[in-house]
Amino acid sequence: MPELPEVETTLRGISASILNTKIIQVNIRNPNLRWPIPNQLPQSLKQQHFTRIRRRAKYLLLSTTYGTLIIHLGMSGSLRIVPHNTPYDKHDHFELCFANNRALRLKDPRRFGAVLWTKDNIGKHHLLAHLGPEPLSPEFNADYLFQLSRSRKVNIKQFIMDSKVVVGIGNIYANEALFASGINPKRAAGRISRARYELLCQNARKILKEAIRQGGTTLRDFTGGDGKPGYFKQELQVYGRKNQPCIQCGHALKEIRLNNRSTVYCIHCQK
DNA sequence: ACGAAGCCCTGCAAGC
DNA sequence: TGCTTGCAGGGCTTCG
Repeated sequence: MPELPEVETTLRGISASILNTKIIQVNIRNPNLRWPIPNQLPQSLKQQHFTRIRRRAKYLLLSTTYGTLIIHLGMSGSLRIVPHNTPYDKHDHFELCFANNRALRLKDPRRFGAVLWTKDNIGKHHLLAHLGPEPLSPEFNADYLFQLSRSRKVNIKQFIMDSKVVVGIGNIYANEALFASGINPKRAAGRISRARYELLCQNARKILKEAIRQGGTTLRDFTGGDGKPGYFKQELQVYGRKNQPCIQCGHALKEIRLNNRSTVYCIHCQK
């Protein structure tokens, strides 16, 4: 389940193999992702090459001279670099073959992911136009969160998982950042002090950076573009640790459902 | 404007 | 053993 560190790890894993290398074949094996893969994609990409590959939120943006390929991994998606003619897995839905005998493959069992194409300025694309700041950018800071949250009644966990507030903080890292900051996930966003937002910003940044450094969190079968697993899972303090002792105080961690998302926290340490 | 709920989908695990 | 059920959850979309 890719969150920002997993997407960043994927970006780093695939870039060197495909940047500035000619695309010689585009294979759409199953176009039925979240939105259909555009059927004119092969003619848009064939004989072209990616001049720039970057990430915005959890979207991977692969640009040619003429437009940008937008890839989202959804819940279960992964990208891998494989040699040409590697046998397909059941859920390999999309493939770009390059002149260097490498192929970029999208595997996505649940098909929540997306592969789209745009010729427009990427910042104006409807999926990206209204996104909040990147959590690792200076725009994501205590003043920003404090101002934005005034009079908001929504709970803090949902608030920081809202991509209009800040991008890239999914369920796992929301749980972790709130634990590290001693904030109860149920607390209304509008009733948190500036000082506590400062703590939350610092912790969110620290946790995301560390997860990126370790290659993301491997749950089930996530692997980076090089096929190596992430190692962050062993660092998780609350997520997936229901009923286990709190690392701070030893109290059994509690699991609740908040906005239909699994939420694990310590009632003793998080107020 | 805000907040809550619905929906897309398959694999896996728990329960009967 | 084999079935059913529930959960995983990103994020757009719809409804109140």
